[in-house]
Amino acid sequence: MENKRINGNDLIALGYKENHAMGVALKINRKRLGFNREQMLANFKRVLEHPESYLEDAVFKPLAEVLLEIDTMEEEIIKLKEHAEVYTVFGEGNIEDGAKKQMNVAMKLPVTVAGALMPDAHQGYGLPIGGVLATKNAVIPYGVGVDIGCRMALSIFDLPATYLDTYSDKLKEVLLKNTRFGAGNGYLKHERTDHEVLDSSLFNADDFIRSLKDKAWTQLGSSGGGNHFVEFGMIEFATPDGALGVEQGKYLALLTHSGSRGFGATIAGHYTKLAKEICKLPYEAQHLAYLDVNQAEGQAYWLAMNLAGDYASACHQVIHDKIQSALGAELLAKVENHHNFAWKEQFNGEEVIVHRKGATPAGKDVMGIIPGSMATEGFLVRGKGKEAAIHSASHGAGRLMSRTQALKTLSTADLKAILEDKGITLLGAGMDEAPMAYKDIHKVMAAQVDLVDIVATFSPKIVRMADDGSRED
DNA sequence: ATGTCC
Repeated sequence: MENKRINGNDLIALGYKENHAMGVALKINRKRLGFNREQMLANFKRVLEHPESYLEDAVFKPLAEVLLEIDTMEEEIIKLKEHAEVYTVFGEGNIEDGAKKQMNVAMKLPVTVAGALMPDAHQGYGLPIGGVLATKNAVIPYGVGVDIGCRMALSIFDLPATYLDTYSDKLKEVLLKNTRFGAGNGYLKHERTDHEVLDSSLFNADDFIRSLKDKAWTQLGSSGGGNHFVEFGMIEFATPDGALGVEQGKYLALLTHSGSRGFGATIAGHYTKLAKEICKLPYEAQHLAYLDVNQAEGQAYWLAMNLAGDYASACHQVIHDKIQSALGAELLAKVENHHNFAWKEQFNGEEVIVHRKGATPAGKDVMGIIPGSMATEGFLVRGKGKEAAIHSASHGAGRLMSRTQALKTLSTADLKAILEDKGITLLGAGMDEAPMAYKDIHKVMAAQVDLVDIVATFSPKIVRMADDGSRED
């Protein structure tokens, strides 16, 4: 009892605040170094009161430094608004509290103009996944997310859906031959594909971006891990779509979901770190650090983000081109949309920066793709331009279970039965992507009838994903 | 999401 381990509450009782210093103190405490509980607490109290006398101390130096740094920074910390701005939640009943709490913090940022939560929202890092945030002259790297420019691309071929049954073996082979998945994976020098995005002058913007070009080339045309996929399926137009020029019917289609690979992830990491150094926010909002788009750092991120977006698009183009020529098929229509990005848009008569982190652009008449899961339908949609949703919709069904929870509780036999029942061939994927780990896409669509109209329904038939989680070794 | 903390 007497020697019970010191925890955060003990430190708070001494006058510590819930910030970085507490973490440093607890880390020192883990070593103990011959002090008993009482002596350690007394030491922590003295360091807090007189950090300047501990700057040369062998044990407490790191804590003293952090405390002094926090003291001098206190006045630089940007104040949040006292009350969160009001925002609309779509599909309220099926959204976890963690996502709403994160959105509430985002709505208190001094740069926030408006926000909305999509019906597939769940907790993320900084801004929740499924969160839409409009700001004034500020871009939040974690409001875009790690996978900058992550998107959907759909090719509708001039081939009947019956092709899926008649030529299933050929399609399977085409998928295996023309895709490569997983973190760190890409193509060898002699396998690389060229694409005009590699000639973009933005790759010469600065040394940081330049240093990423070779790896970007290596990974061009590859797909990521986790929920990324390349799949063949049937797309059904119950009515003809004049705008797309597709007649009523069932067609063979290719649907892909992937992002900007290691290239975008490195950019996201670099600028999140920079934003946190420049923009000091209170503890609960620190991951929402933002950059001024009218200053050098914000402009550099903006250019890098846009290049990552172009690169992600190029990755999909490479995959679709390879597969289309392997099939020798004609293209009837193509639709593409990104769902992790920031845009300059007009909102309520002013220009704002709209962050969509796992949200599909759904401006009036804007086409988008909302996938379900490997075994459930996805939808080709047309936006209705709903103001309260900041011209957005969900980017999928949304997770019902965390990855760890899914891996722990779901059975492979159940997954196998579902796939068999629906006649779906699955190549790769871990149990964390099983359809049972996702919300019911039909409920999610029902929660956004005011945001999008359904144009066509896509049913996956041959699905390729990264093996076991994000690895493919 | 990414070879996961320079």
